[in-house]
Order: sequence, then C-alpha cells, then structure tokens
Amino acid sequence: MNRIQVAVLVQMIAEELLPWYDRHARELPWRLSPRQKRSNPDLLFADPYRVWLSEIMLQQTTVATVKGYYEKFLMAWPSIHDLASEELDNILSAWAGLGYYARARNLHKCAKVVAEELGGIFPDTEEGLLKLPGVGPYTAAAIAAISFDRPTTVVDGNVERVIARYYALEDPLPGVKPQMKECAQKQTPNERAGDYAQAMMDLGATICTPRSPGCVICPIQTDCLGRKSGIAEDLPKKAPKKEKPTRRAYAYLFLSEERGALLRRRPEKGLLGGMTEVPTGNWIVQGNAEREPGLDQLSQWTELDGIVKHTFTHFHFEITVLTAKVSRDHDEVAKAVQGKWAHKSDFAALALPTVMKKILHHADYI
DNA sequence: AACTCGTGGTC
DNA sequence: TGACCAAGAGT
Repeated sequence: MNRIQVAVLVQMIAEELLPWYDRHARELPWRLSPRQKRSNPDLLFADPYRVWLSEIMLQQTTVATVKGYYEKFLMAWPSIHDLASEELDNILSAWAGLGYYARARNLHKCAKVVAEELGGIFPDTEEGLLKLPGVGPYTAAAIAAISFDRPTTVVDGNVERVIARYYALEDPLPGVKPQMKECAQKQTPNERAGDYAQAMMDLGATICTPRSPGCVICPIQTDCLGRKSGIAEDLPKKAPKKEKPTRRAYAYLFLSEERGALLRRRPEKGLLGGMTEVPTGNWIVQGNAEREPGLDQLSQWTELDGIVKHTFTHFHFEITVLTAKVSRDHDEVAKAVQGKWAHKSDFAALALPTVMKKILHHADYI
C-alpha cells in the first residue's frame, strides 16, 4: 500500500468540506459574504455582536424564521450598547413570535454584562463566552470559531446528525452525545475554524438532512460509514418521546369601545415569562377547564364558539374564549386583574406571544 | 439527568 | 390533522 492510498483512508472531513463550502456557502445576513471579504481584506471575521445576536436567535429556530428578526434587531440596536441600554419590555416586544422568551431575557442580561462590565468587548475565548447568560456550549464554541478563529468543536443538531451518519453511530440520543463530541473533536481543523463550523451546519441543513439526505451529492460521501452501510437516513437514533398532555383553560377577554382590550404582564420567569397575555384562569392539566370566580364576577361573560388550539414544546393547550363588554369602571377592572387597557392600534408595541394573538384573533379582535 | 421552555414549516 | 423537526440553555 503506497502513501497516497493511506492518505485517502485517513482523509479529514475538512479537506472535502471546505472546498464545497467555498462554492456553496449560503449568503446570510450575519455572515461575511465573499464580496465583503474581497473588498475589505482586514475584515477577516464577523463582528462578535452580530454573530452572538444571530446565534442566540438561531437556537432551536430555523434560518428562515430568524432572518427578519435579526434584521429588525440590528436596525433597532446596531451595537451592544444600544441593546444594553434598552428596556427589557421593548426587547421582548421585538422578540414576540420568535419563541423561547428566556433567550430574549438573557440576551438583555448578556448585553448589560458585556457593555457595563466588559467595556463593550465580547470575550474572545470559548471559556470566557461560556460564562455569559444565554451562552451555552454550542453558542460559545460557535462565536469563538466564527468571530475569533478559535479551533473549537461546534456541535449543534446538524453536526450531531452529520457525525452520527459519518461514523455510523447507532446508539440513541441523548446518551450518545459525548461520543459524538469526541468524534467531532477529532475532525476539527486548526485552520478556518469558523468556515468549517458553518460548513458542517450548512451541510446538515441542506444535504445531510433529517429525511431523504442527499448522499449522492454529498461532498463527504466517500468515507461516510452510514452511507456505506445504508443506514444514514435512520441516524441519529433518538430516545422515544413522551406523550404531550393537554392543558385547558378559559381566556377572559375584557373589551371596551373606549379603552380597547385589557391585557396583563405574565410573571418574569417560566412559560412566556414577562410577556403580555389575555387574562386566563387556571391551566388545568387533566380534564376540563375551570372558570375563575375572581374573573367571572367582574363582568357578564359570553362564551365564544369553538376553541383555540396551540401546541407548546411539552403540552397541547386548548383555550375557550370568553368576552365581556366593559363600558364603565375601566380602571377598577384593570386594577382587579392587575392589567392595563390597550388599544389595538398599540398592539404592535406589545410583547404578544403567538398563542395570545391566536386568542385575540379567535375573538375577531385582530 | 431529566425536565422546562415556542413557534412555523413539512410531510 | 398531527408528529416531527430546527444553529440549545437553564435548572
């Protein structure tokens, strides 16, 4: 066996992946385009503020969904200082609809730490980044690689899928994660760390997809054990998921010709923390929804036909909507539910999550 | 370690 | 229609 054949047998993923990336990299708003790199050779790595912002938004969220939010945020808050000095409620409002609202709370918290304690400069190491609120193992590695050229091992859902297939790892997630990380670590190149990380994720997003992977056009098909053994599409295996229970509740929509709708702020932590809601009764875990006497007594209620259905990460939610006309004592009612009246023309400035918009829509109010 | 935490697209 | 899935982190 000569040396060339040996070299082929131990080929690194990066050797085939980076040339593919140079030809097929998607242009994304937070990514330096080849044109930018050519016209400004000093601009080797993307601005950490922009990379951080995009990576937080991209957690468990598709590129298509993130694009619009990213551009809106960058327009409203061009720098870490702009974001740090903004009020949380305005950030939550801009985040509304994107989901996982703890990300927005931590985004604000992190901006304050960087702006006020670190002089506006992001840490340039994986270890330093990992200490920031909302920045976990994936995000720390990604920012370190993309913005600071650190040869970190970036492992997200895409990389897990690519690695599971490439090495034909048949043990189920999440138990196999450490082994995946180990395999990914062996493949991490010292050069072009950011490009390699993004190339792996692009590969997973466009070719090594969960269903019907494009093995025939894959740049790393040659040494892929999953493809060779014909099990690529079935990997990675996952532990069976728990069934989602259904919770049910009544929503109490107070409406006023003069004052609009009565809305309130949810508790700071937990589900939809800090977001705006239509007042609801208890969210009953099993069985039918229950009326809330404290809310019932405040007005004369009409039950609307049909129900609003919404699925959260770990439960289904079914809401029966009640409406009531309020024509006097507006402030007393608002005080009783600890809410505020808002005209529908002002809804755009509120932090209304999707489930609450569904309720308002069902009542034909928006 | 296992659970919590959103939403929109896709098949 | 419903289950699955997506550039995960915090507790």
